[in-house]
Amino acid sequence: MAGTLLGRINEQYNQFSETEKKVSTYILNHAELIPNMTTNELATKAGVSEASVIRFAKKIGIGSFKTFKISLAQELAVKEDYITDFSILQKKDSPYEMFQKVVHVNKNAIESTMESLDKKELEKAVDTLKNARKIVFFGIGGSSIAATDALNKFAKLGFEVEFNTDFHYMLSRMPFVNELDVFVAISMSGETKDVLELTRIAQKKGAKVIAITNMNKSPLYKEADIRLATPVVEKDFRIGSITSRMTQLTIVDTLYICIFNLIGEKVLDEYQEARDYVITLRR
Amino acid sequence: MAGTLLGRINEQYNQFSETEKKVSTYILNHAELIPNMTTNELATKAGVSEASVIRFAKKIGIGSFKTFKISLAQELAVKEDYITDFSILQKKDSPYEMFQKVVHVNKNAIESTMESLDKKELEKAVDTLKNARKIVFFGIGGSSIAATDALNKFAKLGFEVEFNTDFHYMLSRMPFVNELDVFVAISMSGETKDVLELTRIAQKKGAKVIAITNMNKSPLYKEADIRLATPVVEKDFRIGSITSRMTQLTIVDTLYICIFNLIGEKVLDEYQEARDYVITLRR
DNA sequence: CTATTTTATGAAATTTTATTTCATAAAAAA
DNA sequence: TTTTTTATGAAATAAAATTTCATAAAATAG
Repeated sequence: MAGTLLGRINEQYNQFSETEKKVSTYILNHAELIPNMTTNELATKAGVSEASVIRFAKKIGIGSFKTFKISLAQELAVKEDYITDFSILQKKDSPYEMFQKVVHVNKNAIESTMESLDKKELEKAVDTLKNARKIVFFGIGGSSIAATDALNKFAKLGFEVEFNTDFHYMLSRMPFVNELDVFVAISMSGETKDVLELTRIAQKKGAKVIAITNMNKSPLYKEADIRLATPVVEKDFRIGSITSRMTQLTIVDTLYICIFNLIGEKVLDEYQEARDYVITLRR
Repeated sequence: MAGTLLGRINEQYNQFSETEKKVSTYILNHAELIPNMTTNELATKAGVSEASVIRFAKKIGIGSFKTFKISLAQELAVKEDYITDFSILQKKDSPYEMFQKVVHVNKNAIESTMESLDKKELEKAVDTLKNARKIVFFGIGGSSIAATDALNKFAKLGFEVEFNTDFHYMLSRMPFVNELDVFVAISMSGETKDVLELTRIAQKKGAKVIAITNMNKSPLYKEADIRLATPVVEKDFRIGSITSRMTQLTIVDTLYICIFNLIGEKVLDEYQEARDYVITLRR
């Protein structure tokens, strides 16, 4: 029941406010009606305001009420419960069985990015990046993978880019950031101290901050100008999150392809030239 | 196919007017995108008016476009029917559409790793890594991402590990590799010169070579002792492979979790201690 | 305790999306 | 031909989702 929408609502029930409890009670009791209801109808039935209905969807990690309805419809259409119980990774099975589970878990993680990512925020991000003079990425630990990937991709598109896993090096580069630049902060928890510090400095220097982070009330999520939310999936305190990289990379891929489509053509020819040149060198 | 929405559209196709055919063609080709589209978006894509989209929903016996979207979402949740047309990434669509496609493509790539990876080779790899004195990873370009991730993960498990994107640095380290060690070569094409050279040196020094590479007749695939094959998916010469990272990472995840399960427990306690210590430092 | 800030909420305003209406042009029938 | 019917898109309208703003309650600081 862990990875399902209804399961998640059920689990978090005790942490909800009174208003949120009203909404979730109605949803849990009348799940199959929700996909065809409007915010107004649900608000009335649950005895709350429409705004609270919208807020509830976001609270449980879904970008919009519309998406919530679609996701719920899909969930209810499949009878069997999803195997999104990530504890399966802890069992000691054969390598091939483990492999199948990893495939499953990773696919699921990517799929649920559809629920967390907000359409408008994505559009804002693409628009902001397109016009950036310089793009500074930062992420440590597992998130450094996505930061590195982003660095490579945007470098290839001809942007002035910057990223190093060393916090102090990055710190030394922040004085040269200005309001024409974009700072992309990547952190699953949104609470990593180093990431937050650089984010605040970037903002003070007038740069736009795009956060790729879990949808929650973390400082990073709150403080960012543009929020690209990753889904809150498993976080096994023993194994560590293996899926957050996948969701972060999916968002990086999207940004790359979008910008590529906007400015790609001319950059491409130059890139192709460079590649051809390398090939002749190697001969 | 009969009772389904898509089936019905398909059956009635010949009785449709020109405008209706346009709408149904788009729907049949991009069914999974419809639930998150607006009338306006679909109208634009199909090259018809919004009114015609609404009329189309009614034509096939659905009360409203909203209901149509919900029904379609439910229908698609049940059946597994994948699009493997990766050229979709080239079209210039809106950011959110691109995002949906990226999600789709990445999910598919991971899924098809199931077809390429050989059970016995995986078992051999796990067995070999388990007993390694030192593990040397190498990958450049896009494959450096997976190499870095592997480095981090196996370092966390207490292995002696090595990886640097700099070929010459790696070259300088190869004299210290011996028959107790494992060299993990990561390359999509299996033809990258630098990777091949290091692979050959490693083999000459008596190390076991594990290749994470596309399943084809590349030199790397042929020469490796153990082959962990990634699926041959899209390779757009313009955009570059966005999916190979996903498949490579899935394999790295698998190796990590397998080894973790074999030797994990004792390492964990030590790791937890280190984490706790960091937390006290930060306070 | 009191003042200040933060948080949660609903009402109202705004934006987005779906649907209907109406005018027009093409096809069919008289 | 002329009239009628039909199909369609543009524009208008209605409905729904989302954001903004004001306010009251709760938490925190002084």
